[in-house]
Amino acid sequence: MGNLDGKYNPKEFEKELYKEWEEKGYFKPSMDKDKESYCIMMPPPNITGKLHLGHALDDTIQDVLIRFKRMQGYDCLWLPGSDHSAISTEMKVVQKLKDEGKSKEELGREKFLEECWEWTRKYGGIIQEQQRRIGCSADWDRKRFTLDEGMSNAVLEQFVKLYNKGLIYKGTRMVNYCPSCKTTISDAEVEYKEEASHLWHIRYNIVGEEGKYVEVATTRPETMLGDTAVAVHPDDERYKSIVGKKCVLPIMNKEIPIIADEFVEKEFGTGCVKITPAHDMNDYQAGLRHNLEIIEVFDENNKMGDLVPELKGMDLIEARKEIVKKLEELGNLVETEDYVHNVAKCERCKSTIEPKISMQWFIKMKDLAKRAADSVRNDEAKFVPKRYEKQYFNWLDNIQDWCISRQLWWGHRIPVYYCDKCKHINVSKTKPEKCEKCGDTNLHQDEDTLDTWFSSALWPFSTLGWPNTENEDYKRFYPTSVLVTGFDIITFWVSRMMTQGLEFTGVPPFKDVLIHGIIRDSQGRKMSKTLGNGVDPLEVVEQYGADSLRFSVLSGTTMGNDIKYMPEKLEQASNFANKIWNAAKFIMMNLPKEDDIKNYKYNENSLEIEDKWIINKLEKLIVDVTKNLDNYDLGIALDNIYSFIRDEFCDWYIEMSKTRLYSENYEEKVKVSYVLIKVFAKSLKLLHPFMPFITSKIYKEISMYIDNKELMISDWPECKKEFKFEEEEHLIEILKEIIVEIRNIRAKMNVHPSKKVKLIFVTDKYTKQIEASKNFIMKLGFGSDLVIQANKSGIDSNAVNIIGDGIELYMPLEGLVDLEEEAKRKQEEKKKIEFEIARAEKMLSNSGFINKAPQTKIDEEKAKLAKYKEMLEKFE
RNA sequence: GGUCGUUUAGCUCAGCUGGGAGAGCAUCUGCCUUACAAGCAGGGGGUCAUAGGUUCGAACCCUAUAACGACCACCA
Repeated sequence: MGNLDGKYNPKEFEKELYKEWEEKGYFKPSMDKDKESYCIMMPPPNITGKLHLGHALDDTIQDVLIRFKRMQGYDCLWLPGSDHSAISTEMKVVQKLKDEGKSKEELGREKFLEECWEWTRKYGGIIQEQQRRIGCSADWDRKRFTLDEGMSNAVLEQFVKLYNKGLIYKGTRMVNYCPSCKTTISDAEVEYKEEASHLWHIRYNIVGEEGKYVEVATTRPETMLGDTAVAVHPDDERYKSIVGKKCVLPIMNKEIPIIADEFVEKEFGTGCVKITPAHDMNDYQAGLRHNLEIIEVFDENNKMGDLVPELKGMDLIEARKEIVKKLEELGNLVETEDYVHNVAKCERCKSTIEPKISMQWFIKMKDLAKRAADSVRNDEAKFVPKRYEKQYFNWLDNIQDWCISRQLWWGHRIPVYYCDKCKHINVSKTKPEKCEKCGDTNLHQDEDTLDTWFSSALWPFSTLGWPNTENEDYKRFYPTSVLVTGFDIITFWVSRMMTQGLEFTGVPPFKDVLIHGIIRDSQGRKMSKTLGNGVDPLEVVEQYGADSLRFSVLSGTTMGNDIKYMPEKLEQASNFANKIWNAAKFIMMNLPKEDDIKNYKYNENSLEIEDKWIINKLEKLIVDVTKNLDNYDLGIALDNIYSFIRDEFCDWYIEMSKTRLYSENYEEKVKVSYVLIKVFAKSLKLLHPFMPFITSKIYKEISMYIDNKELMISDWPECKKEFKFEEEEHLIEILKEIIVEIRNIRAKMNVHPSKKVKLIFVTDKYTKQIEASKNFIMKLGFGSDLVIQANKSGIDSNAVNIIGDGIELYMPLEGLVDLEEEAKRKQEEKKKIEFEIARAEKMLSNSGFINKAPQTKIDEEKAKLAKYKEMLEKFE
């Protein structure tokens, strides 16, 4: 037994085992042509991140799938990597420079990028080390980074192709601008926060009608300088008469039209809204509809522009105060109402987002999105659980063009070169020598970089060498098998991979999309830095071991649902691991000579009923676990194995095996050891994807009896279609109950376990099963005498008598079914169903019935027929 | 406002296409039994959110309601 001495202590072997796996190259695909391929692309974590529980969950799920498929004989690739995460990395580096008293502008673009690379080299690899600690069997040699050469090439290729196809365009749009990050951000990066503010009611006098005015309500009086209209709802009776007239914009003293537009809500505020197309999304849209002038109030630094000279250069807050003051002086301020509203905030830096009009690069999404949605509608790719498809469709069906330019430096620079002379836009992967239009050699590149998700969208194939589609990896592993990720990025990652994958490779980049929930703390809150409720997976590994961590995030969970993090689960997991450890120790301790087991000729006829029972249970377990893994029901699969090993194998089978193991009969000892080893080995195989370390460690000690292989690369147990020992299984289940009953009676009557029990089965049936049970019960030391007695009237079938130094028990055998009778009963039931089917079919083929009966009746009959047919199928 | 989800034991949650109400933890009782006290054996504990409906039969299907949560849109 050697290596299994002492207590279960994962620290002693986890790191070592991992190193061994990696060195032996077990994580790498064999590229064996005879094997079917299976591939998962690891969602690339941000280089700025540390491994948190969410990653641990995501990675564990993937690792379970990869290990399972690898054992099943697939040629598996799990490709890891990391994402350059433009905004968050740039922010970190800017912060670092700030701490050193420098700024990115001072440094200049090139130096700044060097700093970023330096940062990446320093911190970018940490997370991979952490993934190794939790056992991820990814092929680290194929690791990719979204900014590395190959991936950058893919990004440029993608941009140029999309541009040439007319799918990328430059345009003026209203975008979210973060004044602090100084870049455009996507809608997905905006979060809304409630803020207390005011609603200012302002009077705009109507031109030519002395004393008449409209009253608008606004939360942003400082933008009024850029108003180009006032809008009311077309059906609003109050204002019908003034639509088409003009009013005077206070302070600016400018006449602006009063227009009618359906987007105005009659009930809100005064029902009149000022239109400032330059500084509000809705107003911008309304402005387009009504051909309004766009007047920007702020300059490029987000200070007041020169519309009103004395306000120039003020920031928003100051300007707001000044304008409110002015309005008050002019008598145009009607009311200041307290008001709480949602304000758009930057997800990263929390500063208030300013909607801004600017020139940006966009991708036309409508057609791409339709294709991506159709692909899922046609089942070319499917979501698990299916309900997330709705979220996906909802996004794609209401898609807006995708703004891909960012005013950042860290990222893929847009491959657009403007001609200084003729302003022509040259789009090319490398800088052209001269303008393709006028031939001038003075070209300058667009300053902006691409949205991080632009490169992430290519992840499933750029990692495999695309655009070179002739390389082995791409040919073998694309499209990938499954994408595992959280529901929070279905919209901006999954949907974009689908659109780009379909556009560039013609197929969906993965067959299945497995969506899991997020891990919350024990109070159900999201884990976050600000709350300080995060759990460091590495600390957990340090304390409980990686296997326990993996167990704790998967056991009792369902795909797509959130998981509450319960530290108690770690106790459960490590207790379970300890149990397995001790079971292994016990088995090894009592083993007969090695060769005797190896040479044992397996003969199922010579097995005892309890052997047959555990074998039957095991065969069923194999089928269940395999099926559940195939359906991505990882939590259920794990719990299947857990209860088999703990409740059936350890608590019952090992206990039952003891009398034979300790007996003088050597042949019996070999036989039971053989079964112990075989059953144990197979359950370790089933458990391996979930708890790779302890299972491998133990398997090393017993593999000589099985296949002489390392567990990681051994074969998944074969799924049997038929179970041979159903009868024995059923019998043992009943005997287990009887034994429990005997224990209870003994305890109740205070009879010491060493005292003998005379057991009398009271039954009016005498079947061969009872004969078999006799040996079994005797073996467990419960009955010194076992008597089978017909159920004569007058005998209390539950009687308990004290006799001599022991007790005499009469046990009813109610659970024991006569198999012949059972079969007969089943036959009759089947006949009944068949009769019902025949009846329904006759009804439905009767033209009289079909023509005269109401449709509901007919449908009812049809439903019944279907139901019975289904029952019949189930029956068989 | 739109979409979706959740509601099952004291706690955290399973329960796959309708037929037995379950697990872990907690609690109580009895055990240091030669693999394991990180253990063993047993017990208690549930109107499956509520109200209707479909069905021979509902935690599961349908309708409505309530509470909580998520996402999307919007909030002048």
